Amino acid sequence: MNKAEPSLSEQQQIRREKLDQLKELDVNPYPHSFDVTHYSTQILDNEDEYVTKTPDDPSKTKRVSVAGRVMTRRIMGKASFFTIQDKEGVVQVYIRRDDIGTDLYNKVFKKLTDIGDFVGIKGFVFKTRTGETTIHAEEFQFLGKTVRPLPTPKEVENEDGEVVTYDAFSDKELRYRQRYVDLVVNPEVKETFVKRTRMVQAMREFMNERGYLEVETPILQPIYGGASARPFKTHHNALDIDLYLRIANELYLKRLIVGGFDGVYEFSKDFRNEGLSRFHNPEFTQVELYVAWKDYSWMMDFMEQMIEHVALTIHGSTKIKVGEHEIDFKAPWPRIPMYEAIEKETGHDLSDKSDEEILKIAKELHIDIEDGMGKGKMIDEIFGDYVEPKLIQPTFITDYPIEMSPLAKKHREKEGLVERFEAIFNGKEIANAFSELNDPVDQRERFEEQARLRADGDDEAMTVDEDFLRAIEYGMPPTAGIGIGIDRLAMIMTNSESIRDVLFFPQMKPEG
RNA sequence: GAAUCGGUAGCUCAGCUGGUAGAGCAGCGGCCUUUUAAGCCGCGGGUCGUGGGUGCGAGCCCCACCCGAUUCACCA
Repeated sequence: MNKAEPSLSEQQQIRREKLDQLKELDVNPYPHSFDVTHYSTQILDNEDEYVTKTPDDPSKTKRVSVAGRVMTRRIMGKASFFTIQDKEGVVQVYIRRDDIGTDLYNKVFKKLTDIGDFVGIKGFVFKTRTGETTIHAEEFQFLGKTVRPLPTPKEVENEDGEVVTYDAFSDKELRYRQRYVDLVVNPEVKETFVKRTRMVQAMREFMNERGYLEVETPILQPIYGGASARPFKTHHNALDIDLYLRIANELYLKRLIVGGFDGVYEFSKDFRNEGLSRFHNPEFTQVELYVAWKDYSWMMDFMEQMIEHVALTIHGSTKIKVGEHEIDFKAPWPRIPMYEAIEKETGHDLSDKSDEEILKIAKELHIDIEDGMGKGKMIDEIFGDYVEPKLIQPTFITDYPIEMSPLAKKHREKEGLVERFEAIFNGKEIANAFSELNDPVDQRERFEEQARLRADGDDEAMTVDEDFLRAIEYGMPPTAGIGIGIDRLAMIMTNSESIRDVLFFPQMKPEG
């Protein structure tokens, strides 16, 4: 035994001994393959098709071959019941010494097969006295020994038909760190992640149908930009340069619009060097989409249609239960200019106020004011505290102060504002979009303003990206762009309270 | 970063005003050929998060630290 290995529990030692005993019996503990013909739910959902109609002569009925993990065992001497869990669910198996042979039954099944081990069985389907659809095993094959015991939760249906779980594997830290175990023993976890994938697929299909091109852009970037955030820094040895992990892919996708694509999108992992919370993981997924010739009003139409489509695809309904609320994604959604939304909740019309007046109002509203907070930041704070949490149903908030939006085009009518919207669901920002700024002179000025903020100590402000400026100097058509937070959308679509519940492997501190 | 709560057997948890660590499941040995939280008889299993301290004596009290959960603050 490897001395570096941590000391083994009694149960781990016993399982290793069983592994040796299997080899001594010439049973391969790790065979190479097994022919699966059916999945558990396929049999259970179509029991009329599979349950034998000739119980007195099983030779005349269908055979099924199923593989998976042993999850429970009930041994009654010369016959036993156990359950197999496969990718779709759990099915019960009935196995008898006289069907599979004394040695295989007594030595291999009874003595050396543990909960968690992989087995394959072939047999026919019947109903037990208590009415459970069960596979009567005629062949049993060992498919993989596990040397570490799984947690052993029990699910029971009580008299009211509710499923009660005993001894659940519930320690959140262990569930996140050992997601593989969480997935095995907590079936709803699998469902959440399947839904997440179907959600992404539905979005991808929706965009593909409209002719937009899925692309890939650099994650390692010499100049990061496209959002206000602190980056992760890394180093390329051969070039001997520092690189940053992208915080957004906006500036690269817009370069592709310059290059002549009409619509491009990317599902992208972005990285922000910030704290963790139930809404924040240092790496997270966005989809960003840029469409030429369009503006932010068009993008609102697009988004509400796409998300309605996603809800229908996943849930078959536009209405989704999220926590205490039922959220209805049926398009169209209300579109409320930011100043109107603030005025409605606070009574203050900020639209024609000076910086000093807004500062005074912010103080009245008990907003935490920090040094160097500009007008835009204060308005954002007021909005975040007084308006955003109240927007449970899907809502577009439109027309943001120019100070907070260095990449958005100036509003066609309203002075001091840009054509930007955020989509708010369940009191949280899910998407951010604008009519993209394509005036290179204006863009340079906005970058320079960012650079000033940066020089004044705002380490989330953007840096001047000369190559991006050069690109739009060559000319970018009118363009609408959007970024949608996939993790947060997945939280809503799966009724999850924490971003960690929709990430297979959320960021954790190192163990130990 | 702050506050609150928590860390005891493989899993879920008890453990009183400090008195030498318990249950169920899981495991091991036996019985049991339609069970289903299967049942019955018997048995083993712990550096009580880590390190200090105060007690004759610490899972429990004190201090420091580690890890986590939740809430709050900043970012999507």
